[in-house]
Amino acid sequence: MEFSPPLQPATLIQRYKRFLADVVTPAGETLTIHCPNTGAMTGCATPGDTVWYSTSENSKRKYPHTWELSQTQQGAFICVNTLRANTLTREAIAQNLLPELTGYNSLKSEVKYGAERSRIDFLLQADDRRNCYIEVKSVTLAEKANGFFPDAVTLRGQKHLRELMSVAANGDRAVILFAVLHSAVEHFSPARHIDEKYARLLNEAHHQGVEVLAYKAELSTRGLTLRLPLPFTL
DNA sequence: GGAGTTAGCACAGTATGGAT
DNA sequence: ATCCATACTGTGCTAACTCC
Repeated sequence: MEFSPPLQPATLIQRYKRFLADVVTPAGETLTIHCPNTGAMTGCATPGDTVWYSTSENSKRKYPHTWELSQTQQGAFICVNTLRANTLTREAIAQNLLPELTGYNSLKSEVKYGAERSRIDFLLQADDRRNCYIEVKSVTLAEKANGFFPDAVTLRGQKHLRELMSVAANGDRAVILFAVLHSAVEHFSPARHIDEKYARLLNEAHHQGVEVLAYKAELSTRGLTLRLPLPFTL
């Protein structure tokens, strides 16, 4: 996906109230922008970092600007807009950039499934294949070149893994796709030091047939594309 | 119009500890 | 034993926006 109009840079003053952040533009103007990430954003919201924001056409918005990327002082780009992970995955599947997920002729999103009635991010279907359920997680937490998920204890994430295990048990394909949205990351693993239970459950899911994929996005202030397979350890 | 997203806040309730 | 101040825990609500 391309950012149009192009993103604008600013310097982060602080993030606060979960959805808001104050930044100062190169011209010295202080702006309040919308922060589309409710997570902990560890390492992505350090005061003084450069943030890149988009501008919405929607006149009803109280704050027309949306925080899209963070640029750390080491120069790494991180996409903090959690909505992008799904957009990028959809585009990547449609453009056949993910070899494991090609050959289907129908792509649906937000389909209800499983015993706990979760909504799956994507359902791929074809006449001659098993249904393929895909749950997308965005990875923004990094230590050096190692990317981690989750960045905080996630009961919801654990629920999604249980649902995927039951999908696999029913004979369908179950895929968890970690979309790495951090340019410095070269390797992925679950954040055992943050949510040990999630890490164990991911391992169990993997052994029970849930496919694990990790792809990294090419990130720039012009746009994002999910296309680079990443090695991971579970 | 409703779901989804989660830290922070107010508030209520419970626990602890020091002073009398 | 009683009182008050403080500390902690748990619950429920809120924030702004996008997408279905």
